[in-house]
Amino acid sequence: MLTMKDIAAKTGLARTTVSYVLNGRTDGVRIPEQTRQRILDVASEMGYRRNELARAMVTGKHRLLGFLTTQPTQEAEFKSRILSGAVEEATEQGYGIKVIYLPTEMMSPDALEQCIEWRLAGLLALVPHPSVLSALHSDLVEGGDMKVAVVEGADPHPGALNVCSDDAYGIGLALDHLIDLGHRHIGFLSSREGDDVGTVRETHFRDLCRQKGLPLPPAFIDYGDWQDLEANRSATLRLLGLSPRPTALICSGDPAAMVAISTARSMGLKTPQDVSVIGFGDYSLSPFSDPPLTTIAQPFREVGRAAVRSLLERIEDPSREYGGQPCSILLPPTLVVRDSTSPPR
Amino acid sequence: MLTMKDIAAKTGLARTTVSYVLNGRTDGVRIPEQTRQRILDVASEMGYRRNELARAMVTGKHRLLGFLTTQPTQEAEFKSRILSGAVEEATEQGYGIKVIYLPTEMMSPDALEQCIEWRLAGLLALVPHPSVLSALHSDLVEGGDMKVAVVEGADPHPGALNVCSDDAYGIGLALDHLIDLGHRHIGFLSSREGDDVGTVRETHFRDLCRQKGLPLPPAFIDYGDWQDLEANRSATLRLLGLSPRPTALICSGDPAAMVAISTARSMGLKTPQDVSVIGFGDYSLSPFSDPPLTTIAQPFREVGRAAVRSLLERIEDPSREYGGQPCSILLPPTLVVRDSTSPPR
DNA sequence: CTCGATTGGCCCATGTCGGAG
DNA sequence: CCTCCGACATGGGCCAATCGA
Repeated sequence: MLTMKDIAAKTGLARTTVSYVLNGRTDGVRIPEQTRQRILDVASEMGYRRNELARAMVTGKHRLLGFLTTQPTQEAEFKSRILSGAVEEATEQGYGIKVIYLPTEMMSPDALEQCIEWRLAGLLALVPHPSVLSALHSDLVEGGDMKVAVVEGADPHPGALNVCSDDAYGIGLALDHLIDLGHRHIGFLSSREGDDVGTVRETHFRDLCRQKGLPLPPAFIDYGDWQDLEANRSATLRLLGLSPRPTALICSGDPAAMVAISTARSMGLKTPQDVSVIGFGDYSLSPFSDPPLTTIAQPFREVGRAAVRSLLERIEDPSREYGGQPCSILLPPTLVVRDSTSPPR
Repeated sequence: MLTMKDIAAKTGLARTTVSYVLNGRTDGVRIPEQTRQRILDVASEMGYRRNELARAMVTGKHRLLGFLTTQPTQEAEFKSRILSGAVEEATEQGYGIKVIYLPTEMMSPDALEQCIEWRLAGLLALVPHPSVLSALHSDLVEGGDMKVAVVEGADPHPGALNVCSDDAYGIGLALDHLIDLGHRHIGFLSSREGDDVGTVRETHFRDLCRQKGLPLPPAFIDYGDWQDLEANRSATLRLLGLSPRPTALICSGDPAAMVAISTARSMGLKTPQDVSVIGFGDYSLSPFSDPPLTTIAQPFREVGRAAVRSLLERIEDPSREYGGQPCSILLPPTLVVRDSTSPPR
């Protein structure tokens, strides 16, 4: 494989000069245009490729970010779309992304080791369990000097940057849409009880209902599970078995919404005529559910991009570091109206 | 960050000795147990972590594999599950995986550059378009000495290792299941016309029908699109509008199958009573479609694992290289029977 | 003597070989 | 023979120095 030495030999110049030109250095040294062009020409003609490894070793930092997450099971698309945005942004800025999976929901020594051994420049953490964040913080941020950005973390972790879609705003969009349609009895199909993301959304829902003067019997909030979708079936049975029963359901995810619709159908209730259902996420299959799903589209790709962007900002300019304050970047979701919502009967 | 030099200083031994111990070298050099233990102790006590970068530079090979694919749109889960298996296997073998996206279906100079600059040890290519494979072959395999494994490639690329799930076998499973149920008029909802994967499955379907003596009017094969699911709707309308109409549909993907079921419903046809529908893939939402989908489960995770496994075999023991022959590893899918298939009326 | 153009040489963290005690 | 070590190599960033005009 070609090295700078080869270019130097071919041009009759010193390797240092080649290095300067190839790095486009302008401070301190000045390279006349003619020399510059010559080196550039020879380099491209010989097909030279810089060795990112060597460069990284000298500078001490790999231009590689880690994307740490649990093994995807149900929510593959969610992770995949965030990753996608992250890779896009990183690539544009000359960085790479290395995927690291946690075998369980807990921090694994293996994963930690990978971050350190590869001298990652930074880490995107898309992990549900807060204990992982603490582990990262103590072992990487404090121990080393690695920058970490938490993605879609439920509660902002002290001292970490948090990038997520704005669930409060999203719930508001959903609620307003239903209220506009004339609904007054709105149920909420949350994710697993005690689950952080679900809890956050649920709290917002509760607050907004109060704020808007909607009746909210405790039973109007019930719990499914985004990992075990079957749990959403029984929750829907309970919700739609109430009397008075909700005329609309906000679900904490599109998959849950699909289960809800199918469960409703099995109870003889049509969507949207008998129950309006609104999802959360706007997954790729959602336009093709039956009926096509009205949903809150989360800006997954943008979340990935924003996380990388702010991570790189801090990596390349450490003075931007903030002093241990929680700091969040919230990205607004949008309402996508399809056919699963309509005015109540 | 700690280096071997620090360990050496602390123990009073030479760095070389530390290197030998930490690498567990047994050939040529003998390190007495006592020294060994001492070094190990000090290393772990000081929290030493090897610098994978430096090691890679010396050996000339990064222990990093590339996972090259197009920006995921529809088929996020498919890619995500293969990636997942790949990361698992790679991690177990001490390798990492760097994700590289192609902005379009064509090879991009940027992507190529990343592979080379990072001195990747090998590449997993999950790309639909054959031209990308040719580009990889000429620029990486021949030019450099990078090993490439093609994942789910439609037709085996000469000289490349091909790892995919066995579609012929899968189609056979689906067909046998329907025949066992008593179906004789079976339609096939293929993916985009001219698409490679679809064509392969379609060919198998055609062959098997002939082999089993099933009637197969040309119109029993129609084309949707796995990127534009809406196209499956019109295809289903055509298929189920035929007379005699198929009593069962094999769809080239679960998403397509869901669209088919919903389209059938809109035509007043119930699944499975009026039309049996069988999908391909077994995506995570499939058990929750309405009705739960009978499908051919593809071994995505295993495909990812197998691809990495065989790639690493060839990387670590280049003598295993085969001489330009196409070589395929086929992994068998399985039939998952749920509620979208039943005997014909 | 100054200034612009160019270069020698050290350093990064590690693997490995031949030799030393 | 056993135990250990010096020295070289890897590819490239960058400071300080040098050379020619």
